[in-house]
Amino acid sequence: MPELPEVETVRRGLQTHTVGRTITHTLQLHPRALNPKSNAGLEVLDGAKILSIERRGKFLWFVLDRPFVLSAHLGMSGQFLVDPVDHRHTRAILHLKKGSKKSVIHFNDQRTFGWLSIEETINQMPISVQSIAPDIFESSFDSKNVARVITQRSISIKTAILNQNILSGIGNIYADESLWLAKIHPESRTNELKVSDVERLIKAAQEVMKKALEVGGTSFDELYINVNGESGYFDLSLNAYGQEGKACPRCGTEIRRIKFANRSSHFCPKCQKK
DNA sequence: GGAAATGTTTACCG
DNA sequence: CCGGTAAACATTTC
Repeated sequence: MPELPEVETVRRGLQTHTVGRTITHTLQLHPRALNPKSNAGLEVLDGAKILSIERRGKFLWFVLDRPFVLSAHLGMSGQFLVDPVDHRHTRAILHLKKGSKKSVIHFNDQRTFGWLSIEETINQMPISVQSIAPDIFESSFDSKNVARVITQRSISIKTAILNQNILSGIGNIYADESLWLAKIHPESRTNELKVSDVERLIKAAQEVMKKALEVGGTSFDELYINVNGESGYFDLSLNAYGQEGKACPRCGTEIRRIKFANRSSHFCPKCQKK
């Protein structure tokens, strides 16, 4: 469920509530909470101090005073919650302390597509993030070059922007919203688009995600909430995603939904021509 | 009961 | 190798 704005909202929450604290002990409550590729079980975290929380695209990791990191992916329904009251779907628990102050972080995940992993890093990036391209908010993100790479492929533009190895952070909601804003049909062939069209699309994605981040991301239900259990409000600003049958806010034509690449795509058939 | 849900990976086919 | 499609993972909701 969570895309870049939601994961960044979670990162900020974790930054506030966990940095400078020490993990006293952990509890793994579900076998799928740990990535099968993890170097070790969560018990190696005992005694580790949390130095910072980093993110690339939809991947998060805790930097520790250890030669390894705790990395995490929220999948479709993963959450980190600080001192939660509700323990449903809790898959793992980190017990923290700072002096005499104690707190707990729950990793909750209804659908269990998310995971935690103990990993080494190369150039400050966990192994699982090595093949993930810079996300659209990183200073190393080169919009023009990415646009050029995309036009050199012959795939549909939506497939291209969802590919985390080309650029990262965009998921199904923001892909549809960005394509709507840039007036590009999701099935447009990348080799038939101009580099400037793709650059405009990337700019649209940056704009949409920046606005979403400002209001705490997109929540449709309790499946996405921040570390304090609060929803984001960007669902109120959606123009295309989930708007099938409603009027396009730009031209009034009914928004259509098509199945595409195994997922739903929402677009305005008048504004977004192939 | 069927369909769908904010993700990623893998298998299979042309 | 490239690209498209479907399925797999698991759970819940409409």
